[in-house]
Amino acid sequence: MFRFVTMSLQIQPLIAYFNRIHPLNTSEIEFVEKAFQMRKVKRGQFILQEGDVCKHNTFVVEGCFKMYLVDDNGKEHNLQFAIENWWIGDIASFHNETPTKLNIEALENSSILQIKKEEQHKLFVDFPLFNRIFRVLAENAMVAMQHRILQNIGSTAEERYLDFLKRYPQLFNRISNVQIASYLGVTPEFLSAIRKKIVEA
Amino acid sequence: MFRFVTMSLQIQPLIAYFNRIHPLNTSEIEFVEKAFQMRKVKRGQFILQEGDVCKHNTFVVEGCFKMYLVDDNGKEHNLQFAIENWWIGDIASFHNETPTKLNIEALENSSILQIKKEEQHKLFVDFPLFNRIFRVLAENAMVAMQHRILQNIGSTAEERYLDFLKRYPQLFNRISNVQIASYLGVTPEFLSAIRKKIVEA
DNA sequence: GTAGAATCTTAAGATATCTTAAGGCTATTT
DNA sequence: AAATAGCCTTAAGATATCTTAAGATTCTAC
Repeated sequence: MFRFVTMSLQIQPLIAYFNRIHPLNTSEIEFVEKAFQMRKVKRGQFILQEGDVCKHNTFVVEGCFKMYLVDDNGKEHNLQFAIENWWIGDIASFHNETPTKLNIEALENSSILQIKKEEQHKLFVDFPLFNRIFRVLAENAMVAMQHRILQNIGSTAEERYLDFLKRYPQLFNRISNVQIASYLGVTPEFLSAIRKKIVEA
Repeated sequence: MFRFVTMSLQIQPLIAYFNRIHPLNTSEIEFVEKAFQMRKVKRGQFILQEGDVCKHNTFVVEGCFKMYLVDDNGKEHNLQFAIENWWIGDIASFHNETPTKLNIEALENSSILQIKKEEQHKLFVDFPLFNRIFRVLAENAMVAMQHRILQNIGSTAEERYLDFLKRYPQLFNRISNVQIASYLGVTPEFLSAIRKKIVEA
């Protein structure tokens, strides 16, 4: 009983998250509790580094991460942030078991739940509902990415920044402007100029 | 028998496509044949226009489409192209039954296979395998979009153009430079300058 | 609580990209 | 075969964004 309670507490945010998409039955909950591992990560630590194969799909229980590419000039480009109730991982590396070009670093001390490829595969085979849940997640992610692509090809940096503030109010007072600039695809200096212009307007 | 053969011919590219991801059994094939409608579309015609609700998920059997947004200044921004064996549709509008902001227009005379939301829902409920197949498709699309986002935030227009040529050799001699420029997020004039520079180098 | 590191800002000059306008070149269409 | 429309290119001037460098501020580690 004690054991059940402690596991339940750690895994609870993830169960709640799944339930919001589609209610789980007892055996599904049980498997999720077994398949996901809780892990604590300190600010500055990496859970994925360029050259690694991405072994886990990661759900953020608490904290904040950035996933980024380092280009040939050594510059970082943020592909994604993740805070509470977001997923993070290099999908391509995870599925094809190929070395990743991405890095995932904790921006705060964080707690995560991770599942390995084999366990996730079991999840899909033994509990078909999760195919549906993860399809929905993938589709939601696609919609968000389509929006970002349209912003990138059709909007100025200022418009992109304002859109970011509107879409992610939980993020902009939690993440440094250097990181936001990298996400938007501008230099920190130029973002600073944009912010000045907005304040003065 | 005659009826079987004609349906089979029309639907065959889609069955082959699904089989490449995961082999279908007889009842799955039968349902796909019933659920998808073949349709011919002439160059210049729209299968989705801003303000519509996206009623179909569309598989391209033959031909070429662009999906684009018209911004406040009346300028078009190409979010996606689709040729043979690609899917196209506004996922958000399709799922939430909300009016789309996107347009999908045939760039060539085309043949498509379309499925309605209710039928696709049946597909997922009655034939769980399709949850898996569409999850894989969604994940592949996500990887492609992630690549494009990284290109957009971290590369020059010239690098993006060269990458486009490498990634989509089937497209660049089939689609006008005006359309490619819109996809890359540059003006046709600037793409022309880029092309000149590449040729001269 | 101080030193070092990271962040944010400012500004000047450089580069990338856009706007506008014009002209020549294909393709359809009539 | 002419006509229209769409496509591609060129070029000049305008604007957006980057680079570099420096100084001021805030955070973090010892």
